[in-house]
Amino acid sequence: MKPIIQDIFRGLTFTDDELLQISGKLHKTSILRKEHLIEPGKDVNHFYYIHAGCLRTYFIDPAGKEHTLQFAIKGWWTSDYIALFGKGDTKSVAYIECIQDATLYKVAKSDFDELCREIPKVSRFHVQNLESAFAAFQRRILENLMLSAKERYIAFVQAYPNIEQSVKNYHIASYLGITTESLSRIRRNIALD
Amino acid sequence: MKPIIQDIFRGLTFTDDELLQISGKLHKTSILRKEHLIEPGKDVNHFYYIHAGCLRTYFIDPAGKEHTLQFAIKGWWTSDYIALFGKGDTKSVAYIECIQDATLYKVAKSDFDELCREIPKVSRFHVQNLESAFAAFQRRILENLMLSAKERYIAFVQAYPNIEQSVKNYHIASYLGITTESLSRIRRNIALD
DNA sequence: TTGATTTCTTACCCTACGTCAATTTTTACG
DNA sequence: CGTAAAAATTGACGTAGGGTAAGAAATCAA
Repeated sequence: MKPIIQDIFRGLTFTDDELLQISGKLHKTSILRKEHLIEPGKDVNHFYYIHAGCLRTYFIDPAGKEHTLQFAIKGWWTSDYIALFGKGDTKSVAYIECIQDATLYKVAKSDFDELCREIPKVSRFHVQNLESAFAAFQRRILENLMLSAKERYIAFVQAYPNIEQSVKNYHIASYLGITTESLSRIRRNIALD
Repeated sequence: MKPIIQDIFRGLTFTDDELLQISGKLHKTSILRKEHLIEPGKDVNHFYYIHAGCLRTYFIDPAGKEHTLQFAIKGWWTSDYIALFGKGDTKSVAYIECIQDATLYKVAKSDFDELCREIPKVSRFHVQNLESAFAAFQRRILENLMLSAKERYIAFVQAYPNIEQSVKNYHIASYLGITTESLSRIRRNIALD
């Protein structure tokens, strides 16, 4: 378990006692392509750390259209944060789908909060991550405001360089906020430079 | 100073000693309409708590167009979080403009981090706020993906019910990612229901 | 391998929103 | 106040991206 913990909390070093505390709260799971980790209406109480594989978080709007909020790859965390961090109840409103066979380590939010209280450096680690995420979200919102669909696609490919293999075209389109057809046109347009 | 601290950290109660620690790090400022709190290139080291008034954070893209990232009103914090929380240096890339005469309380990020270390409940308060913001950002990204300009405008008016007086129409347009002209047409369209 | 299913591309037309320019309305200020 | 400046509206027209439908290509399953 130790190597995984050090993988998860990169940059931190723990005493044997702390390692024990943490590993008691960390549970290995795996999930296969096309299976769903989370679906609307289900209770959400965990964070999931991705040790291998790839998942995507998406929503379905009243018109039945999918909207991809994020892809999560090796080394990232995922969950339905709207349910987990939001004020309301903890019922999910999102789908989290496995798009490449994955190995996950899950921690209950309540267990994680406990770890934060018991081990201050875990708390600081969490704050640090939340702050980075905060900046990253602002950048994404700006990117959506400032860039055209073509520019956003180019930015996406740069941000997730090796994801294109595992991800369907329509996943990317729904992440960028356009249709597959438009994405197809954009790709052709880029190709003939 | 005590009433302001209790206003800022709603829900927490502090000992006299803690109040002293906090008030030593909190500095009152005020700013007038049309002045800028932050401009690109300036160093950003503080959070600003808004006790009264209204500010907006915006960016100017290479084409010279403004994009409003957020409005900050009484009871909110503001800063250039991309600079303050991002990995890179602390030079601002944003403008923060006062759009209604404001009274602010500022804290240096380094002082705030110190408070978090010294007073655990402040740290928990911060984590709680970051987590809510995290969920809120996801909701905003989704809203941008799912809703039409008209629907986003309606959502905006509901989210900031009494802001319309102080905010220019083109501020709202640049927040919604549309032009003033489009916003004008949307408003007319809504009027004749 | 081959047929079936899923995904991607292309073509056609349509719509929401952008651009430009003129006009009216509102706000600021001497 | 009245005038200038700023903001909002309107109209004519352009364009990015959407909707639909059909075919091509890739992937899967047996």
